Amino acid sequence: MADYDIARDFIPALHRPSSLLPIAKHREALLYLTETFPVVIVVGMTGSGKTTQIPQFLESAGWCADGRMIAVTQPRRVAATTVAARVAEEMRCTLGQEVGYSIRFEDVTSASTKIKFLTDGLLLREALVDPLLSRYSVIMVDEAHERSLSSDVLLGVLKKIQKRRPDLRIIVSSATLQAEDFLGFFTSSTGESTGDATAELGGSTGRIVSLEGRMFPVDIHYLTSPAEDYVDHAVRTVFEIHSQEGEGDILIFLTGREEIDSCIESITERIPSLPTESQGLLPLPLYAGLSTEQQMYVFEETPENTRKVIVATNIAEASVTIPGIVFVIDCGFVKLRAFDPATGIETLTATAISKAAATQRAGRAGRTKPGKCYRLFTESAFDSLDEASIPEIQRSNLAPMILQLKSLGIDNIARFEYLTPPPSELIIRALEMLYSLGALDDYARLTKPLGLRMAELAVEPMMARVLLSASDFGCLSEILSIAAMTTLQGSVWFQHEGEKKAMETSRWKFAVDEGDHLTLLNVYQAFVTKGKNDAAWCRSNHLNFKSMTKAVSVRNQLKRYMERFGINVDESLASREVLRAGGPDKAEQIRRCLTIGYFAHAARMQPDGTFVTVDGTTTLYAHPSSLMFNRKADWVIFHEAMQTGEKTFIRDITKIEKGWLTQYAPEFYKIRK
DNA sequence: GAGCACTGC
Repeated sequence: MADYDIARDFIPALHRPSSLLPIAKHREALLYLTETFPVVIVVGMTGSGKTTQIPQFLESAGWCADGRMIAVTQPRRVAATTVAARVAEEMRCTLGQEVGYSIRFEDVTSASTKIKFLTDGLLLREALVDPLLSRYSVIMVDEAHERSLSSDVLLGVLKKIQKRRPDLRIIVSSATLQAEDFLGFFTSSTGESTGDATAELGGSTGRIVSLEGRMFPVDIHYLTSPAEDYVDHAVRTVFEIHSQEGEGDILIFLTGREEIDSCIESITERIPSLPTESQGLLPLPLYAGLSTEQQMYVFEETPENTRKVIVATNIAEASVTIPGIVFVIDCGFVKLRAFDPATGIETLTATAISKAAATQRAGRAGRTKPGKCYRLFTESAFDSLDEASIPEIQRSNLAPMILQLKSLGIDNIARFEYLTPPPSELIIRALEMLYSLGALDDYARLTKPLGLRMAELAVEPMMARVLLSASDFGCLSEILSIAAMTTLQGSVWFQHEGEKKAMETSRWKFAVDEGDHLTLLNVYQAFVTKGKNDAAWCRSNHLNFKSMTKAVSVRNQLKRYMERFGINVDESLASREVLRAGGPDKAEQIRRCLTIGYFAHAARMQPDGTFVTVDGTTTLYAHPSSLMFNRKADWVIFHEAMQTGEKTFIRDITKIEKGWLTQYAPEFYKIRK
């Protein structure tokens, strides 16, 4: 076991211990700045109390006196609900009264609500009905440094709103030192988002406030030479920590499920070699693909005399906080999603993390007492990392964003003020896609009512088009269910420990020849007729009860949208009968209807079972979770394509006829006619 | 025979 020595392989680096000054000291300054300047940038580490305290300061200073509210946006739903509960407790009021929250499917606010926590995506949607967000006196955008697509767009929209609402106060809160970029964004008037903030620091638009965090110091250790196999290295480091360091749990950052499983396996294999008098080791996986039940294990009390080793993806970097972590082992990589505008295919690739992310990960070790972070890379590798990762807006499919901006009346997408502008290829690709879906006209204006309705629907543009065409095909009820099911993204099926075979068998029971979409419909209909509110039924059929319940909520919401558009939803047949009651013609109508939105996602199966795109340039593989993984087909459409490693996988695949492509998308396919 | 980072409306 002494084959590995931390002192030899890692060099400690100096770490500045953080001060313990509470945010209360800054109360007067914060209120003065908010009163005086339209924009205040708050820089504060986790633990500074900014999210819970600032809204209370503002409320007590009278910012809600005129009946307006203070909005605090969060990138994640859990954060919005938990922070709201915490603030309600501190203010000794019932959640939903003076303090409330609003997330999709859950609005816990009332007429007396003064402080409202909500997701940034939801606040953007509020702008659709209230373009100046006039219900709010102050809007605080929390965690803006994460640079999510919706918080970036929100900041751009807020800057625009502020020109017409000088009374509106904007607080941007960020955990890292990107404060000057944010201030520069709000102070520049040219539309150039890279404006020089320092020139404006004494100006009248905004100010930066720095808050101290309540963090314990974390010793950083680097490798002396690069790791050949970081999973193996992580395992060895665990046992070194275990034999040489004091109490405290270990958190390991790896990139994905496969690495996590193999890491846990290696740790488990080595446990018997521990000295008998040694403390025990309990390795636990943590990634989003696990059921909530399985995720909860990491929060449970560790058995007496045992050290927890949590092996996690990036989910533990910001989304999930586990108490008791004293040691962090960081592989230095993360899997990042990106969108290739040339092919329209998404990629998922392991990428080196940024310095900001490395700091955030290390900080996970210093929440309860001084900790240590072992970086599985050298200090010079750290120095060469980017300061921050590429914002989502520069690597995503922008069709949904552009549709949203257009519906907010922002017609000139190129002149919109972005925090960082997206590459023009991404914009062009998105505009082309929206045009061929009929959401935009020849002048790139939003079509009415089609484009406007597509923007309002809370699904991606291709599915929105399908939904809005479904009543013409007489299958709206079925398409509503299919649309809801595709939002679950593979979490439909639930695999119990060692029951892989049994799950496959369950899946076959619901299989429909025409493909995955109809299979999903079959599952949904079985759930609402046989399994509703019946977790045991789901369990015996290897279905994820929580996911299925979500599908029901999504479907209800989509149905309400359709009804608001004046589109009648006939549920007489579909809701109570299984698919075949509608007959084979119904199935064909559904497949035709799917083609009207997904014509750009068409492919043809080749004799070897792989697929090729219509332009013949890309080979696609059916994802193993698809029915088409081992069935014959000719032409198909698919919900999404994702490249991981060497292969590009397609999932949610349905058989179609070639002729439907030219029939429903003549413009898109005119060249190949 | 073989596989999916994380959010959000």
